[in-house]
Parts: sequence; C-alpha cells; structure tokens
Amino acid sequence: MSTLFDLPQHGSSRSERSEAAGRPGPDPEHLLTGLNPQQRDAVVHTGSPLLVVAGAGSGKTRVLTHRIAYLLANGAHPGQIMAITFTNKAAAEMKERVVELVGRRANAMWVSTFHSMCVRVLRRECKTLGLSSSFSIYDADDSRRLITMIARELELDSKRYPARTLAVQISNLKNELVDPETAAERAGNDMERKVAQVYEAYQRRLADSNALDFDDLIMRTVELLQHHPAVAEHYRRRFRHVLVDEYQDTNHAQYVLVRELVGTGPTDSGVEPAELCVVGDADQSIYAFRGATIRNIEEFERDYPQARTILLEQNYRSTQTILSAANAVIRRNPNRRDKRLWSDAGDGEAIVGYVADNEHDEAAFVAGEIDRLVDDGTATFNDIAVFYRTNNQSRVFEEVFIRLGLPYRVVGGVRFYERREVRDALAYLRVLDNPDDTVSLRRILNVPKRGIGDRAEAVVAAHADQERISFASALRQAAAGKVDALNTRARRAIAGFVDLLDELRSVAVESDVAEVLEQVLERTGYRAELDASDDPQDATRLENLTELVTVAREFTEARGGGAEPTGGEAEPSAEAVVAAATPAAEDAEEETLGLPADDSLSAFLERVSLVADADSLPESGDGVVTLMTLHTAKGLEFPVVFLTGWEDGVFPHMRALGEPAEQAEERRLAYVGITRARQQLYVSRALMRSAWGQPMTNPASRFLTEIPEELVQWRRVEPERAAPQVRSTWGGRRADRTGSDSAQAGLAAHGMRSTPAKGWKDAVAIKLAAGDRVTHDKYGLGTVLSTEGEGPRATATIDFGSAGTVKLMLIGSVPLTKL
DNA sequence: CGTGCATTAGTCGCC
DNA sequence: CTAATGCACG
Repeated sequence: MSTLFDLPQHGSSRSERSEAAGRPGPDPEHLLTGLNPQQRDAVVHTGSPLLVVAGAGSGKTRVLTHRIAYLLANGAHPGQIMAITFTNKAAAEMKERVVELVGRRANAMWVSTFHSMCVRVLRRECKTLGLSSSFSIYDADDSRRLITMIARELELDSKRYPARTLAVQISNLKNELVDPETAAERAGNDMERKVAQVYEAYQRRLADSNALDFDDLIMRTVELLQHHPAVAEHYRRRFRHVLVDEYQDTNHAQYVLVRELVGTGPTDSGVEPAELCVVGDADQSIYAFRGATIRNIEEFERDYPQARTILLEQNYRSTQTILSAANAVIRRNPNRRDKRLWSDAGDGEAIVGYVADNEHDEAAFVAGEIDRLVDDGTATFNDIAVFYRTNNQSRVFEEVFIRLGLPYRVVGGVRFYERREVRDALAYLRVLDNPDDTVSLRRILNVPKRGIGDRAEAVVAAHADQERISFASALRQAAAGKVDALNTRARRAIAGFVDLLDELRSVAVESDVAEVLEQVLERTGYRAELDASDDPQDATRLENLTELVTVAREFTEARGGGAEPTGGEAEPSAEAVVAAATPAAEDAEEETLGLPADDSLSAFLERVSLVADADSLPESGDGVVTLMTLHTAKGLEFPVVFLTGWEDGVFPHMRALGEPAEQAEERRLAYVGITRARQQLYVSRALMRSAWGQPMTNPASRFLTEIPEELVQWRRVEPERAAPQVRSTWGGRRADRTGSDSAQAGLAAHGMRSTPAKGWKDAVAIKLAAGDRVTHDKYGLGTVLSTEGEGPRATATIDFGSAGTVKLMLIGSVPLTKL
C-alpha cells in the first residue's frame, strides 16, 4: 500500500530544493507533462478570471502549483504572485512544491493564509488605520474573554445572552462586514440590540488594547483597500496574479477582500485588474457554521462575468467503487453543479457495511477489522483512519482500542496552543510586548496565584474606567496606593506584580524570546508551582511549557542564522509552528513586514497567533490508527477508511434533520468522508446508541440508503425479527426540545437488505395533509401548512399560532394528534 | 471579621 | 464551566 500522503515529506525535499535553486526557470512546456487535458487548461489559461472546480482527489494542488510555476516560467515575477490558502500547512506545502518546480526565487511570492496576508498588509499600513504596529491579535478565546467582561459590565443576563452566543453573532456581523453602527440600526429584536451594543463596546475595547481579533484582520484590510484607493492601487499594481485555494470555504468578507485586491476594472491611473484564479469544490463546503458561504463559488461566474470555468473530474485517489458511492450520495443535493468523479484505477474492493447492535459492538467490529487487515498485511496502522461525526463518539473506540492494544491517536482534542499553560505563558509575552493588551494582562494578573482576587481586579477595572486610563495604568496607580478602595494586602500584591512585570520587561529588551520565556516561567513561580504539584496533569503541563521554550529557541535560531530548524525530537505541534514560523521561508525581498529586525518578540507572537489558528493537523503518526471527526478529515486521505455512526440523528446530525440547507451540508460532509478513502471503505451504524445516558434507537442514515446497494457488501445486517420496539425512550425531561428531536427517538430502525421503505411504513403514526388541524402536547393547536416526504421521512410544517411554525417528523412518538 | 482561595456540585452537551 | 460552600490569612 502506498503512503498516506502523496506529498513529499519535509526532510526528503530539502535536497531537491537546493538543487533547483541554482537552475534557471524550467521550460514552460515541461510543466505540462503528466497533466490531463483539463488540468493543462487550468494551468495555461490566461486573460480572464478562472474558476477551477476541483473534485476530491482531482489533483488540485498540482494544478495550483503548476499554474504558478507556469506563470513564473512565462515571465511573471515571483513578487507579483499572491496565493491564499486556509491553513498554514497548505501554504507551506504549496510554496515548497513551487520551489521544487522553479527554485528558490519562488520564496519571494506571498503564499499565505488569508489571515497572515492581512496581518502583513496591516502591519505595513497600520498608520493609515490609526493602529500601532505592535498590535496584538486576539484569537477566539481572547475575544470571548473580552466579551464576557463587557457583558458583565453591561449587566447582561448571562443566561439569556451567553458570551459564546454574543461572540458568534459579533463574528458573523464582521464576516458580513457590518460595523457596530449598522448592526444597531438593523437590530430588530432584543438579542440583536444587545449584540450591537456589546459589539460597539467590544470594538472600542479592542482599540484601547491595541488589538485586533481574527475577523478584524480581514475586515480592516477590506476597509483599508476600500477607503484608501492609493493603497489599493499599490497592491493591485504589485500583485498581478491572485490565486485562492479552497474557495468554497471563503466567507463574505474574504470574498470582498479578494475582489478589492484583484479589482473589477482599471484604476484611475489605469492599473488593470489582476488575474484571478480560484480553486474549490462546492461539494466540499462544510464550514457554513463558521461563516463560509458556498455562494461565493456557486456565483463566481456571476461575480466575474468573463470567467472561464474548468471542471476537474478525474480522480487520482480512490477506486471507482468509492467514487460511485460518493457521486450517488452528493447527487441528492439540490441546485448543484453536476460533477461526476471517475477513476481509471478500476473498481477495487466493495464497500463493507456493518450494522451493529450498539456503539460498543460497532467499535469492536472496527477494531476487529483493523486487527485483521494489519495481521494479513493488507494495511499498516498508519494506513487506517476512523471517522465519526462528533468528537464524543471517539470515546468508545478508544476504550476498545486500549483493551485490544491497538495503537491509535485521536486528532482533535485540545490543541497545543489552546492549552491553559501555553496560553498563560504567551499572555505574559504579549503583555511584555504590548502593555495595553488588557485581555492578556487580566489573564495573568493572578496566575500563578499571588493574592489578587476578583474583587481587587474589579476595583482596578472600575478605577481604570473612571479615570479613563488603561488597565495597566490603573494597576500602576493601585500599586502606588492611589486607589482608595483597595486594602493593603491587595495593594501589596499588585505592587509585587507590577514590579515583576517591570523586571521581566527589562529582561525582554536584552534577551531573545526563549530566554524571556524562561525568565517568565522562573520569576513568576509558574514552573515552581507545577514542579511542586504531584498531579500527573501538571507534569504534562511542564512538558508543554518546555516544548514552548523549544519552539521559541528554534524560532530565534532560524531567524538569526537563517538555518533550518532541526525540529528533530520536538512534538509535531511544535514542528508545525517552527515550519510556519521560519523566516527563511519568508520573503527575501526588499519590503518586509514592517517589523524592526531585532523585534523577535513581536515576530514570534505574531507567528504563534497565526499558526495557532490553523487546524494544525499533525503529520502522520507513527504506526497508529487515526481517529478524527469528519470535519478534521477534510483534505486528508487514507488507504482504509471507516465511516462510523451512520444513523439519522447522529449523521446527519439531529439538528440538520428538518433543515434542508443544513442537511445539504451534512451530505457534503458524507461526500468528504467517502472520498477520503483510497482503496477500502467501511460504513457502519449502530441500532442502539446511548446518548445523554439514555439508550436511543436510531434508524439508518439516509445517506446510507443513498449508496447504491450493489457497491456494498453487508457483513452484518439488522436481524429480521418483528418490527422493533418503537416506544420512545425519552422521558418527559426533554419534552421541551423541538418536536423533531423527540421524534427521533421513536424512529424504527430496519435492515438494509430488502427495500427499506416498505418496512418503515408501520412506524408512521400519522398521515396528514395541508389544512388538517392538529394538537401537539407542547405546541398546542395548529394547522398543517404543508407535508413533505413519505414513510419515515415524512414531515409536516405546522403553524402553531403564537407558538410558531414548526417542522415535525411524523413518526411514532411524536406527540401529535389529528383532530 | 472580611477577603480571597480552593473545592465542590450542577450544567450540560457543536463540528 | 459557574455558583456555592468551607478554609486560611491579614
């Protein structure tokens, strides 16, 4: 079996790179060999915007890298090229592959994520926007902390207006490029009004802290380009080729950013629009919940009327059997550009299906198969991945794997940069770098514990507010005894803290990042505290901090000597950072980030905050089975893939059952999952699964029934006994949930062998038609507006008057009576 | 005695 | 993960 990833591994490509470095540009035609006709078209196309619709496994990265190389070989200067990706890993990989093709001069290109690209622009143009160049970048966690503080100050009911919800809403507004003022004007209900109010305060506080959040990076760059034509023209003149990867994952702000960057017509002084090439696949758009809008790729031709579209349908990854299954499932999505993946690799093995009694049985089956595959030499552990819909489904697999001694790793969990100790340490660095960074300052105020409690913090915050000074200044005044509301004890504690920061700051001016970090850990007592603890978790924390110091050291070395970091024994996460943080991979061109060359602290923090955001997906493990969610699996491939938990309510997720748009997204997720497999695909479901401590009977996933029967070889089907128990297992406890939720519990599960629709009919309790009057246990009286679907899929949209209009599934347990 | 710290329990469930 | 409790220190 082949390797997991068909890209060169880090180590092996280095020699090729240096060889290529000396070579002049390659013969352009040479870059076209080995490409199929569509790929070739995409590489050579010129003169109008280009949309490359790249099906899963169709050689998308190859097209992008070859297109860039081809541009370079035909006279484009590397400095004229900007390529935008969604992850740092993708950016690094793309750059590396272009370097392999054309040599080192490719390093002068801007190949980066949307966010890194914006930071770069913003650092250079910060004065235009009234920012200081040492602005901090707040990630989602920092944002939420700040929003929590604001909500508390505004005395919002934390139950009605949870910080999390507020944060999401504000982020959505920013993704739509809506400013606080407009948000306030548009607010139509209580929630929206509160959101607008918090949003307004939040932006003010960000500015006070000299900070931008992740969404700001995009929004402010758009603002810059829109309001400062000279700046826009500068970039447009410079970047004549803009390429965007994973275009289906862009949100509205990113769409506008690209449009502003490229331009839609000549500027005043006659700079023509740049050449735009976007690559993506609407069928793999699975990030709507993050604000991505599939519209951008679907409407590309409308946005850019001159656009040419090229479809890549030949797949180089999977067997035809797998592709046929993927095609059959995704075909059910409405309003989609028809696209059929095909392969000349042959049919390969049939898909193996398995109906388990419960989730433990399912896990045991998966484990057994893995054991067998590895035993008979069909696959290695590395070749195998197990996917599930939500993270909590991993537990049962872990249990079985541990019991059987199968090596595995769960991808997902808490990432390196989200660990508390790492964030604490970084918060110290950030405060040293940007004293106004209030979120970081308040984070470390009493970490480790030094006797500055909530009350003292609140007093200082109030003082800052009253005197209209920064929190940092207020702290200083408190230390000097100028804040009356504080008692001596708190005052002394604060004075100690301020002194500590001053000491550290003097260390920071003369030492490199690693040393500063060391001193932080020493002088704050952070390390000592962990050392003293006998909690095994704290030992891990200590290791993580040591790892962070290593990252910092390698960063400094790489930056100083230009030497590649070795990263030999570092953890994958650390390696990923260093790889992305290596300035050697940065532009060697004249214009740099606008950072003082010696300001390694700022540079380090910036890199870390941008890398931390990436769904840093760790390189293939060492002889272990990979467990992850379907979302995480995107962009990866494995010879053997287990798709588990294919049950209505689990996958598609409960929440999506009544929502066509969400269901379409779930179906795309299924498509992504199926197309990760190269040779062997397994699909399984469990008849019974405990959820929230209660057993639930789940019917087969509708996606399962959409896979043509002839492609699947069922290893075990549902026992053909009498119609299974249909009684709801739900207590009244959850009767307050939506109707379709509780309806789930009653869905009867049937086997897959005979035509399922017939078997299901019995479970349908009620037949309704538009106009029928009904009564519902929770919603009361209602009128049926419309009905959809048949058998187990039957739903009705019912107007319950003041209780609202609700879509319900019409099965067994739904507490609905026809009048 | 007041203030702050640590430890519990109930809340939960979202990629 | 937050509120509510007991415990310790100035």
